[in-house]
Amino acid sequence: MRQLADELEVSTRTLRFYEAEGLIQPRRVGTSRVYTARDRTRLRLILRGKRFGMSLTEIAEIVDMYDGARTGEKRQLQRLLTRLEEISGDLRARQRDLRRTLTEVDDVAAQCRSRLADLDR
Amino acid sequence: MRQLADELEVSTRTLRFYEAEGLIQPRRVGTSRVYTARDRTRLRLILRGKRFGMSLTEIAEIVDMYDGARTGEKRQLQRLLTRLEEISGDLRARQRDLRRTLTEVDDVAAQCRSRLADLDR
DNA sequence: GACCTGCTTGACGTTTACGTCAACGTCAAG
DNA sequence: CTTGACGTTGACGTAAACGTCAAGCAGGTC
Repeated sequence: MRQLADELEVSTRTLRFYEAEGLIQPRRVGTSRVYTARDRTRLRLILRGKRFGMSLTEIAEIVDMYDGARTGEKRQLQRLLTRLEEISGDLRARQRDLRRTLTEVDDVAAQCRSRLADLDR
Repeated sequence: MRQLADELEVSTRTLRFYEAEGLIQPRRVGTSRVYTARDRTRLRLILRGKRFGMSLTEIAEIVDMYDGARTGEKRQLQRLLTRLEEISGDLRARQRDLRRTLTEVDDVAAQCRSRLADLDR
């Protein structure tokens, strides 16, 4: 656990918290946890999602779909697909917001540089 | 206040909270608040930043730089510029994370569609 | 001038995502 | 066999970002 925590740069508390929330399900060997490849994959997806502002519940919904897309039957696949398209749209909206902010930040930096150049004469 | 809140689709409580945090500084006419163009601009930047996971303190730092980039003197402009480049890098990292997640979501959707097509035969 | 609507300032409550501490088990090293 | 590092559950604490009351003022209307 310590090892995985260090590897992913999170606390052991975080790992336990995610487990309690049902995001990961490590096997038990005796009393201690053994993290499967699936857990590690899901963890990476979770941490990545968090970095641009997704909540754990949003992330949980998405990572669960990775499984559902293989196992589901027709009616469920259709609901899944609809939801996935909503999520995709939402992510694209966030992408626009991020891009605009980034552009502005870079613009301000450019102003800074130009003012600095002015002051150097 | 009500009007601006509805316009931006936030609660009046949110506006007061941002004011208490020093993010906006509406003028007072008698007892009630009058929001300047500057406030509105800052609010739009704030709300946009929130959508991809920036904290209010991070956002505050950035929006304050918009002013600093004009008024500052040399030494301060240099510090500003360094910080802006850090922020820019951070935002680009978030952009990568977002893009990867979006790609995967779209991939899962594609799998869904292909499985649905299979089931339709 | 009573009434309604919206504004005001507190102050406490809530959710999310953990941090932190207690109190105990376990297992390899010396 | 004891020490020390790591593991376990449980419970309470905390920061951020508001929500949700309460209680009172202000100003336009009928």
